[in-house]
Amino acid sequence: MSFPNPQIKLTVDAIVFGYNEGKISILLIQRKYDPFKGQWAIPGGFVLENESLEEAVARELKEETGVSINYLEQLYTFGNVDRDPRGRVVSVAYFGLIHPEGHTLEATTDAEKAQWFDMETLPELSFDHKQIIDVAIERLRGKITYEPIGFELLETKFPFSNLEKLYTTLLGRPIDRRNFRKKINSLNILDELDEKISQGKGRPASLFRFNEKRYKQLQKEGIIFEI
Amino acid sequence: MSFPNPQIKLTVDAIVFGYNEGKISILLIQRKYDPFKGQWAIPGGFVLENESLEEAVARELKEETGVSINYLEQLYTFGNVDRDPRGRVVSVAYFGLIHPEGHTLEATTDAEKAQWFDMETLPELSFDHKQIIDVAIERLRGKITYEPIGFELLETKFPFSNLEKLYTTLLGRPIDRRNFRKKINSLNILDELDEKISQGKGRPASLFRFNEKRYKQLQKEGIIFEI
DNA sequence: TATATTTGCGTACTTAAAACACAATATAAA
DNA sequence: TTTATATTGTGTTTTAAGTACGCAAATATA
Repeated sequence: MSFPNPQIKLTVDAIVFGYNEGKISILLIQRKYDPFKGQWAIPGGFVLENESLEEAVARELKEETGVSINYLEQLYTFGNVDRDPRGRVVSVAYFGLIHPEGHTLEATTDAEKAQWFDMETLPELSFDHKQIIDVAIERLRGKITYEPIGFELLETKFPFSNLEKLYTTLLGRPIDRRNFRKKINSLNILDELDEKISQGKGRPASLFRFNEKRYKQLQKEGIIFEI
Repeated sequence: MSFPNPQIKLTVDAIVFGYNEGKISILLIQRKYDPFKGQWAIPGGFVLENESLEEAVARELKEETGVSINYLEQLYTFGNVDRDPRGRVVSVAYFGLIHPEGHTLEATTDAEKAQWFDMETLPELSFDHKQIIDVAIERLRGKITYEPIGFELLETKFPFSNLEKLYTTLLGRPIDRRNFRKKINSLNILDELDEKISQGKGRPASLFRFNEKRYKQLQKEGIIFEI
């Protein structure tokens, strides 16, 4: 069989989640050009011939939002025939996590502007991006219980209560503070720092830091993270 | 930005697992044309412009091996720049399960022949297909414990011991027969039939059938399958 | 100085997992 | 036809993990 040349285009898209004070947000861009000009969309774009998918998604994210990201994993590939009015476009979606603070948003190229949106109140979205986001949310909710990805959404130093709040938010249900703490402590993946922080009133809280080396060591020993 | 036309081609590949008497096997084809002419490879091929990814993978699998498949899910998309000597080819890999008996292999089009290979003794493979298979194996091993996909690998009626053997094989460790049976029974997802089967010597075994409706009902109730 | 608020730790209770023993039913060999 | 062997099928006890819950310590505010 010969080497065919169907008119199928390949894009990458990045669903980036952020977390701040009990709210999960998603990074969106406003499209500068047609189709869907002026509408909100997931950042992303066409893959260049000489770059890998991971390089493409990092580049597009940087171009359209100014954000560089630490945690990025492949989510799913969306290939319905009619998902793009311009023709056949298949998109490899990625799923990223950052802490919104410390990242300034700067839109260039295809994006008019970039902005964080509360996960609960998203605007109308271009293409099949709403569906893609639904898949991403499902993945985030599922993964948080068996991989320590929550720390990617927190600042490097955080009080225990912030971690707890993140989990109650993502799981959508209250968790017992004392049992949660016991479980995390039993895994030994947090380093308690000598610093303390006082948020509002009440007793000041110790700051903790996720110990990634320790976690990877546990993984090797076959010990699994589970909440 | 204009609608670009990079020379990126899109393929789909299908890693199909089978199971028979304590052995996991993988369905491979022998390539009829260059590159890698005569070498073994995962069945798959180029996506046509007017078909979805799922349609493409089912079509290619049928063409190259004669097999129609019941269980097929997206695995991962492989997009390294140099994974295909012909140029830039991105492949969306799918992951399928069937019971090898009752499927006659018939190679046509791009495949010289189709054949089952024991998972432990695979031949040298084309492209990055070895890596893709490694990802698929990892997925199969992981998923077997939290989704009842094992039944896709067994015949519709099976004795309990076959299910147990499948799990010991996939998990790579012995499991307690009595506790395993207790766990499966507690989920109520198996129907015991009035038939019995006698395999070799020993007491004849009752045949069971997976009750998918019952499982989906449990899912709705939030009860999770876990081994 | 008293009150409200948040952090931090400990113990009792409940449920699920792991370990283990023996009876029942068939085939094959003595 | 009796005995040995293999496989199926069902218990109970022990151990560990998960859940529920109470109370003291440290701070801000009234």
